[in-house]
Amino acid sequence: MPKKKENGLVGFLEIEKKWQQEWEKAKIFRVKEDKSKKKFYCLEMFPYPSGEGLHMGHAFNYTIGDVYARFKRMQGFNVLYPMGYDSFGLPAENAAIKAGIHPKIYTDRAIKNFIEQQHKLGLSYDWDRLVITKDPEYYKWNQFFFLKLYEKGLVYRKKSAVNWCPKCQTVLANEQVHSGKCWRHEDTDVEIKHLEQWFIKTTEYADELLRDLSKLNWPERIKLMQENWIGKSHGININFTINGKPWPIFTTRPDTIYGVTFMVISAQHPKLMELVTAKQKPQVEAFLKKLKSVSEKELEEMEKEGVFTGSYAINPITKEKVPVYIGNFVLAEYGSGMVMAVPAHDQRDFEFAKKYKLPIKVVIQPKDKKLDAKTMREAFVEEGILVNSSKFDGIDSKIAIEKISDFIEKQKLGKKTINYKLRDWLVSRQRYWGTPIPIVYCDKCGIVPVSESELPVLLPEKVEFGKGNPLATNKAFVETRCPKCKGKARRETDTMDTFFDSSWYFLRYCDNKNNKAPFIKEKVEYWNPVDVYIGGAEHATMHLIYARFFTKALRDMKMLKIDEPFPRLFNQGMLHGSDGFVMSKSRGNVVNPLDMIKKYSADTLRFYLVSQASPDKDTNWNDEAIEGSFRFILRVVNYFNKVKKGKSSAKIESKFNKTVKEFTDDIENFRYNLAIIKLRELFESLGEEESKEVIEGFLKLFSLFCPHICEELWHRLGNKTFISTAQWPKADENKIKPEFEQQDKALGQLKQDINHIIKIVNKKPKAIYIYVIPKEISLYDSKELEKAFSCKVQIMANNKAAYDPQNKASRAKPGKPALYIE
RNA sequence: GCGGGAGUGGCAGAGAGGACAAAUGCGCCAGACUCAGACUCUGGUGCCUUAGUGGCUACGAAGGUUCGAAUCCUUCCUCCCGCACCA
Repeated sequence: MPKKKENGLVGFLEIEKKWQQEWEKAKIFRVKEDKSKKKFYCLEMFPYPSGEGLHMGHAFNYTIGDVYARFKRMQGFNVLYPMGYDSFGLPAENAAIKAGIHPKIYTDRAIKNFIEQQHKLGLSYDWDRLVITKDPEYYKWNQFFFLKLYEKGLVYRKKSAVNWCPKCQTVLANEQVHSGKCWRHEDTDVEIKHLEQWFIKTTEYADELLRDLSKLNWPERIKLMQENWIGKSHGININFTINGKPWPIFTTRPDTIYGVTFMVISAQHPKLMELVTAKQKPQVEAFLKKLKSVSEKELEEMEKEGVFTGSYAINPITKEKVPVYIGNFVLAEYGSGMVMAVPAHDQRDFEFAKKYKLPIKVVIQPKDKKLDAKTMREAFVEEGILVNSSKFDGIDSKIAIEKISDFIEKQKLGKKTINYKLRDWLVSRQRYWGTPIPIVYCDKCGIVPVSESELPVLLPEKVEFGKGNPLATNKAFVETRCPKCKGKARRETDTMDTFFDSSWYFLRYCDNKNNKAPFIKEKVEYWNPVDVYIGGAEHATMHLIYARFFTKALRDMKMLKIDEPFPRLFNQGMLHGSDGFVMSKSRGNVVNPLDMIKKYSADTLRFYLVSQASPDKDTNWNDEAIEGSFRFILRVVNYFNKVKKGKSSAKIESKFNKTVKEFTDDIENFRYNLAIIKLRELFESLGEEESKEVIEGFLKLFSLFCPHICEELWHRLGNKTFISTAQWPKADENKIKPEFEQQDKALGQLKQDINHIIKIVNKKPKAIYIYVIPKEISLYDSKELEKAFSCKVQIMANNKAAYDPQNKASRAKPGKPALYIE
């Protein structure tokens, strides 16, 4: 790349390093709470520090955030812009084991590398507020919150059917299973295991989590994803009687109650065996055994299957006796874990009925045709008119839902209720690299929480990897005393899901060095909520739900005053390789940010990243476009080497102020790409001499994207302060004059026309004569044209004596002057 | 299957009822500079036609609303992303 060196690239890298050091030295990005200033909390989703270092997606994410932080800072806000590392977790543990080093060392190295690379990008973080989740100073407070939640009854331990990833060798939260696969292993089917695990009662807040979505300025699709994930549905619990005992079942379709021909209970239902008769036991056991050997994924694709329990249920409305089956398609965790089956009006029940030759009873007739149970090929699930439903016959099914529900409630046979798809958050993990759960098991006292004064429960460093959870085999860790009776006890060896760590880290930034409490109220209240949160969409139904839950729970413990942590969320787009595919090593389309910084400078990379497309859209890497970004920066530098400080024309003043106005608005709304276009256009119109206001103003706008070179140019202009903390230019609306734009347009059009003719006649013009209609004479400026074409230019209007050998003047039209070229 | 988003020039991507043959960048072409190249600068870049004109065809496809549509409506096609037996 020697050619780049000739253009001053070497200078670029030196300049960048110099200003990064100057910023650090002057600590200009350090902030304190200051009630006299308006605060702004700009936050990016903190990274998981992998050994691979920063990837382009990180660079993109942080550039978006840094531009915004710089913008708000220059606007006079007290800007909190912190960084931290989500440094616990399975990938580090696995990578460390593979590399034969301790996860702690592996992670420390990775973090050091990240910090260095982020410095190189010129990101304006307040590094004093660094938060590292794997440090005991941090995870101590995870344990603190765990105990608080436990005290509040929001943490419980329960045996249930849970998701198990055989590759991770641990259980997973519901949110971490994507289409039956582990979120970290796309090729690994999740298995169902029955284990006793720790859960957090996120469902306690299901309704509020759903309701408050409407308050949030988030991308619509993220809100929808959360809405679907929470999955609220209205229905009714109806009490069926089985073997003389009440068994409530949940349904959203009480209008079909007269069509129930059998019941299906989940194979995972904890009380399943109560229903199985001695006669049916062998068959049931065989069925359950078969189910156990299939993964959740296979289960999804499997045909509906079941087996008779031997028991019968009594329909409380019809008093009919229907058989109870066990089915593989009924979820134990949703509703009541058992369904009333209405094969005529539910596709799943229909398939099940067909397979086991169970009766089908039509109770809703469509308005346009007549159903016959014998000839039906699929369930009729739409609305219609009730039939075979005793006194409800003839009622519209939609109305019948209400009527029958009311009737059931009145008869005390059931109760209207609401159900959610959201399940409680399974937080325990059978792995080493995480926060130890601060619980002790005592033979006498049972489950005993570690007392707060004994926190943190330190994660032991000396452990043996390789055989399951290293904590479980670590005697020194496991063997302890009961906090209550002081007798022999065992420690909980499970660690917390790392999403626990990230559920409150944004609060810790506000008071990261506090060793008496997770944070003090005043600080957290000053900075929160986060004003803008920037990150990818992949956390829509994981981190973003957990953090919202955490915030609400802490609020109810009087530790916070806010209801929502992130009122405004910005999702950046995905950055793909130049081939359009996700960047991956195996595809060989990875572009490394550090390489690009070395080749073009950090300013260029930043500028390129946000100029390509709207930052919320997916884009492909483009090797040629970054060259273009680099060229533009070079042009700016060259211009600043030559420009004279003086006066700007009213025309430039107009353009400058208009640009400032629109640029500010674009940045505010994350339309960085459009802001850059306006900046380029302004730059193109700048002349050899411009006013201080215009020159410095331009530089300030530009500095959001290219802070290093702008800082350098700013100083070369004689400034002793930092441009990074300079005041944002204010647009003077009075100076914006639309006439100038008209002039520009007219002149541009005229230039094009002249060029066109020159091309046709194919010779250099000696003189250009322009005949305009009198009204428009002020639109055109001969000097500018003379400069552009380097020949004599004469502009005339209605001048009889004018030089016009070919009588062109008569062709002059409004907006279209006539021309004669010699 | 359900839900969401998107389809614009050689490419990336603006535009969201008139100022649109469509910003900006990249690419490409021509010219200037140069011994030459790179860099830089200037102009051009849908098709046909022309001393700056006029015409035609275009914004996934087909219809429709309107004096007027890339922009609004309907249907269809394609792609992307979520959820996926939630009773």
